[in-house]
Amino acid sequence: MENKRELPKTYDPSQVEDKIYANWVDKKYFEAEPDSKKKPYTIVIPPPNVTGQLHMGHALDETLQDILIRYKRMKGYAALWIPGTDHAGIATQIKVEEVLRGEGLTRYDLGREKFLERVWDWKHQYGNRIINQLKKLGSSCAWSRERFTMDEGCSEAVKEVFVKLYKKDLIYQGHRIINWCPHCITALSDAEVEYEEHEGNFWHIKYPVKDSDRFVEIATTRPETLFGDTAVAVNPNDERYSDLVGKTLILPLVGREIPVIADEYVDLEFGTGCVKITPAHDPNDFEVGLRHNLEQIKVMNDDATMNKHAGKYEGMDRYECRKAMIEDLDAQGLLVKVVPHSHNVGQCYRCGTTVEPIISKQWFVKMKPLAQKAIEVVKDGTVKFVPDRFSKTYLNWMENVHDWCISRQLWWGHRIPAYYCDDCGETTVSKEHIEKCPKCGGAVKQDNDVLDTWFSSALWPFSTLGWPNETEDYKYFYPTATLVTGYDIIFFWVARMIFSALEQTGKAPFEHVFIHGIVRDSQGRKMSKSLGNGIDPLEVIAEYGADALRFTLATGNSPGNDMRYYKERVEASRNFANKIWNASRFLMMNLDIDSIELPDNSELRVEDKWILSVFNKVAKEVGDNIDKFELGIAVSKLYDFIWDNYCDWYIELVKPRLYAKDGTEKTAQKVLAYVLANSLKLLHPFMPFITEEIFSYLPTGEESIMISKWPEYDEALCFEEDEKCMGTVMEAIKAIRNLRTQMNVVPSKKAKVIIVAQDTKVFEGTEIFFEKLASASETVIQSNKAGIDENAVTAIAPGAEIFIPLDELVDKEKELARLNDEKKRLEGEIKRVEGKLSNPGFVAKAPEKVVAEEREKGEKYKEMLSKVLESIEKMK
RNA sequence: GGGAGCUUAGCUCAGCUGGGAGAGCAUCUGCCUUACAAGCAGAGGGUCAUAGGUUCGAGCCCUGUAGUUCCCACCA
Repeated sequence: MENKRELPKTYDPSQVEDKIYANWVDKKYFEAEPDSKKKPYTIVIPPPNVTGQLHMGHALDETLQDILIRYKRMKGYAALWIPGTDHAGIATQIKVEEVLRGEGLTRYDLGREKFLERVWDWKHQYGNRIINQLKKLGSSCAWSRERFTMDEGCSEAVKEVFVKLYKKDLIYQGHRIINWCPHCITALSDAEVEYEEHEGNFWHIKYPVKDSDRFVEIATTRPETLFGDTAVAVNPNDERYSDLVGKTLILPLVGREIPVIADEYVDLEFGTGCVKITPAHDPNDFEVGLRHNLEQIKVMNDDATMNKHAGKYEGMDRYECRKAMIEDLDAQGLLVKVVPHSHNVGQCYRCGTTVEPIISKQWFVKMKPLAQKAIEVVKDGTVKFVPDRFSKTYLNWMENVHDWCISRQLWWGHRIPAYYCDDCGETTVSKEHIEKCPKCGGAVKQDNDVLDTWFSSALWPFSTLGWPNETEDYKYFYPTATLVTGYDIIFFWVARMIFSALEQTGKAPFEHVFIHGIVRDSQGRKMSKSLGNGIDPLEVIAEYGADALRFTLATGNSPGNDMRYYKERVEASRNFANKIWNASRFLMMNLDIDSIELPDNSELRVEDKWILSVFNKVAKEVGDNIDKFELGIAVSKLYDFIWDNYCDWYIELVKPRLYAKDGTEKTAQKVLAYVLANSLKLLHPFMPFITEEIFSYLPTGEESIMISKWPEYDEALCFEEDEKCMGTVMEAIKAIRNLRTQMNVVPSKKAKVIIVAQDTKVFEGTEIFFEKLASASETVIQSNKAGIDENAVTAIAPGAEIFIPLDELVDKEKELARLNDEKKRLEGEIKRVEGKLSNPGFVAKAPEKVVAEEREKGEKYKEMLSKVLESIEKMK
């Protein structure tokens, strides 16, 4: 046969994946263009860090996106998945600085310009690494549209947005308490601080009252900020201290005089009732300071060493200083006590260094006006979180959001487009680079700082489509359809995209936010470098194939929930791939048709109609599940269908026809091929490589499964009657197998089977199934028990009673025990059903269909029970 | 201090709008049946955390409790 190509004995993913992927790229299947005849479906990738390496989190994220985009593409959408990378300000800068350190250099040695050259070099060297890794997964991104958050277009969008927000007074510069990372030497936003419970202390310190022998006792967790104290506050209603308000205290160690003030902020119940006020180092104190017009004294340098305000402690690290000053206070008798106290300490999310709340001049985005609309679109369902509970997380954050600190004291990033005039002091914010002050014509200097990386990420859904220009792409593909990401970046990214998009484009950036969890290790721990428990997806792909990894990540996982990764799971997935491969190999060995078309209904036998009917339902359900983002459910239905129904039953059922060549073999081949080809299509979004590879062997006449049409539900393939009949036959076969196993009869021992059924038509023509699948030497179908050997053992199946003369082989006691078990089981079932049916409420209120089903079951069980009882009687 | 999730077989987890408890792995038994031993055919194993409630009917809905995980929050 010409078209009979034999599949290799085993499937080796590593041999075919790259080849297939290259072909897809070559044929431009991933690309999409505006097309008025199609509906758009757009996903933007959460851009991985440009210098990052693929980890399991990416693998999960990309897999889910690829499933959706491939599905929609097959459904006929103009499906566009925009790829790209993020410049990742701090992360990347840290990395390059580490390299420099190896050369004994710092970024200051190089200077800004030279340093940035080095970072760009680094980007060019490693930027493609993660992209190539994404390709290994099979990601069908439109690579011709790959973007970078610092490319020209994105930078353009960033400047546009900055200027617009500044002009609307939604971006401002201010002296405020911000989170400062002394290691990264930059300000951070609130979102970039991670709080962790630390065992610390309350140091109780005495502040002497001037011209008196009295003391005021305060407690602090950060004694080194003492040098910045400009007051001690008490509650105005605190009688203990009312006489002290307005008095002066002597700040220990430095001798500076500070006032005692009264402020509602102080909690009467907490601690000593006296609070040291350090406006430059604590957000609450900052507010108190403003109310009382207190001086703001910053006591630390940018690297968290103490400055001149710390007196003799100047130059010490903050913790060194803490230790030294506590010793000194103790020596002076001013340390009252040290009380262990566990409290939350903020840490930099990039380097883990404890952040210092510190006063600083930074740029901020005014959030309240922006948040308003962002809250509305989620409340009114314009943007839907999947699963829905995350909308609560989102709303809670958005409703309590603080202004966003967007300036970073880094070099790698979008430089803030603000210019300061040396002469007149004017600040000019401008999209175009300027040299001269528009007000006085004096020389200007651009702001040294760059923007938070997330500022540019926030524009990603539209900056990647050409915005601020009204391009065809933007008009057609925007807003995007679905955003797929982990719950860990809802605040960092999702929230900011939503308010940015609403403000800039007037539209929500996407319709659905499909949230997934974290991939943990086999013990449920987060994968991390420090634990060394990370699993490299590339190694998994090399060993088991990308399909197996994807299948693993898509299965047994529900939206928003974490999952564990362990080897046995991928092995199971690999086994599934292998199963499909072998089934296909079997098919190809028995196929001599040159196109895949279903035969006329009149040619179809009951088993053919059965598999087609079941397949048809599965096709519908899988599509419905994907539409509802229930990918795990969808894929497990496919698994069950392919493995159970198709491989274990249908293939076995038609083998006799294929081998006998009795004239019906072509029909079987056509059905086999039709169901396989279409099952592969359903499976393709989940396992793109193996489905494509097998598809290429099938005589489909199509060039690629990737661009084939998604199988839709087809009314013509509903064969309810046949499905039922086949079900009865299968039950009978299972009953026989079960009985034989329990009787310890080896498969090689064939025995005659007599099927007694009221409706013999159901079993007509199915004799061969019993011979092949139930070790029958001969199958007799009759409507009564005439001529059955008295000693035959009996299997009871719904709709049939089966007799097998296994006389000499059977252990009577065992058989009796088996029948008694069966009796007990049936009695239990009958009791349950009767309980329901005798309940007047059930009969009256339950849907008719449910009641009818129960009645039917009851009768079926009763009939089976009576047969079991008969058999028991006979054995006695 | 708020908020959310989880608790189902030995292990890891599914269970979609409430209608006879599922999968994978592990265990036990029997099979090298010409697609597949990475397989086939069987089996065992669960008071669905707990106490109430709603309902004809609850793993699923409501309330309380316990354990556990996570997120948010400027109490020094």
